[in-house]
Amino acid sequence: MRVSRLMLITLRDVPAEADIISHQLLIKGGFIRRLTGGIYAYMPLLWKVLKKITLIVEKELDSKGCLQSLLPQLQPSDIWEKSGRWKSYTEGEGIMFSLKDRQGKELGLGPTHEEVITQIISETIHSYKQLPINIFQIQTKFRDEIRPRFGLMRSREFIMKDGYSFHANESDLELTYSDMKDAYEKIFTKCGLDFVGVDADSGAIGGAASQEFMVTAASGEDLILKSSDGKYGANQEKAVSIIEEAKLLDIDKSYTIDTPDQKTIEDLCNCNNFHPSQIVKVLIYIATTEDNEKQPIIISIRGDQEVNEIKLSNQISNQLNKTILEIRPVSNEDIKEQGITNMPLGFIGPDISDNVLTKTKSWEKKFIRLADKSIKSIKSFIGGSNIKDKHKVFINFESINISPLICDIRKAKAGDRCVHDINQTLDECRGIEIGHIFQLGTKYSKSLNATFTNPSGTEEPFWMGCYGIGISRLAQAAVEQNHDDLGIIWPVSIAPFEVIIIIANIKNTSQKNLAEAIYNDLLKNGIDALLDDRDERAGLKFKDADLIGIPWRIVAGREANIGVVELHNRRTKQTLSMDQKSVLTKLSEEFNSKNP
RNA sequence: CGGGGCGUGGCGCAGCUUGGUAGCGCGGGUGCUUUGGGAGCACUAGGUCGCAGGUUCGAAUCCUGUCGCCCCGACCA
Repeated sequence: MRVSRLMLITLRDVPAEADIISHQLLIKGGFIRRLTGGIYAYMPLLWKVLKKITLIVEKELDSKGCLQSLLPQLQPSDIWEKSGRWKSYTEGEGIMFSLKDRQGKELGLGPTHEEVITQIISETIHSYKQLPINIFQIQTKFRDEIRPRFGLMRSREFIMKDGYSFHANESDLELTYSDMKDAYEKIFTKCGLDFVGVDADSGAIGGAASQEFMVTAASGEDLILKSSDGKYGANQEKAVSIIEEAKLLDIDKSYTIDTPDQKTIEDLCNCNNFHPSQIVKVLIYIATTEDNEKQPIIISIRGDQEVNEIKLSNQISNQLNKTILEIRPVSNEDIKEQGITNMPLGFIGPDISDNVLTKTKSWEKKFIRLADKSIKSIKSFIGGSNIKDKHKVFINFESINISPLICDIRKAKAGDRCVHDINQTLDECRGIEIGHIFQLGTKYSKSLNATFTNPSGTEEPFWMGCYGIGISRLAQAAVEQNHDDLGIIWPVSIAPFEVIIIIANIKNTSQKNLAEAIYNDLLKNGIDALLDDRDERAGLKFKDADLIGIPWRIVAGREANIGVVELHNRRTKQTLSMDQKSVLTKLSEEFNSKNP
């Protein structure tokens, strides 16, 4: 390709909308153009990157025996209603774009394809003899994100590889799951990324084991906790840890303390000389379920700890056996709206009675009562008294006449000790999620009634796994991890071009002829070369080449008349002078050793 | 959904307080000069000031509404 025909539009000033470096560089280098919020055009340069990533993915998956297909993006609501996801995906924080056709039939624009593939497999596969099947597609997905941002990182239309596997039993699913983990590690390594695999929450998709692949980057949206020995890593949404011992109180009689205006743990400690671990923090949440019930929840947790709302939501969902559309702390406005008179936020005790709910307008009349494991080890503690401006000393949890369900709803954090080795502590770093693998089990096959006949002749639901890679996000994550002051430094394997040849002065015929000759040499040898044949000053061409991040640069310049060019490495910044033949030899060696 | 900010030529911005001829830099075009790190000079094209209403002799500027975009939050009492 010649730059004169490449539609290369680089910008000197970056539009104000971009605020992370990778987003800025992609716009500045002319890789993407925004059409509207969270919706981008992939320009020719980026499309080449995406195709290279795609090829790496396809090659690895093919070697694992995966099948490729292309599934419909427009999907009927009925299969989503069967799986129980239509409401939660279209209402509340719903992420699915939905529409009606002219007959009034409801359709959704696919954010993911479990329903479609399960439906199709159930219609086509009937016997254990046809299993396992592992099928994937690479195509555009649509998600109506609450807040699209960071360019391709969180956009409303994006390219994703999603794969689904079907098995006759759980152990076969586990085999494929670890096969996919292996494939993913190879894929991300080949793409030249620094990444880490971590335990993850399965979220709305549901299921048993799940692992995320994170590209480490300061701008990442996810917080990762990992042990220094590398044996444990998890998304904070999922992470578990061991907390410091509480500073035990030793009081054997209960009494009330005046705590005027001391609504926070911090206030309480400062004014009364308590340690946060001696306080039991009581939080009231309201959960909205799929059938629009408003369920109040009361949570007790040690005062120095925080609630993990993901764990909380999962716990409630399991307990009610319903999908949770929303879960949030109760506000003073809620209390007014519901007509509650005796719920003084900031002074609530774990023993607050269900009676406070009797007059609520739209809430359930009984709390779900939960307590985090962290309260187990404490004896006497400070807590709210359910009276404004007063707290109370409780002798122990058992003395209160309620028994909350004890579970893990605590947020693990950096500095906590590790579960697998008490001598290790958790460190935190940020990451960009670029891949996620799940063992779904039989959740979807059961709800969609997708079954096969097993060896003993009975029908049974398929065991399923699902496996995603954010292709367009991966491209931007690579930029976030590979750049310098001058621009992008693409890893060779996914660079839009492998080599750029710059003719310093297009009017100089010996420069032009030598560059053209080398260009043809490279193309003939299968090297993806770009020739900058524009009638521009050399300086501008250097700036552009650096900005768009081509790994190798050849310059036909001052010494072209004696057949010598410069070979420059974008990453190491090393420059060598050599003749036409040596350039070809050197680059052929480089690319052969990288792509055996 | 809540809070904040911004919409002025392709991009980055000024002008708005105090209403009166729409400006600057980059980018585009032409010419000359220049030619190894985003060149110089000259000329030139390009704008319903997001949109709709209102106030006024007169609105980019003031008022109302609306649309779009960006940022923060939606987290602990």
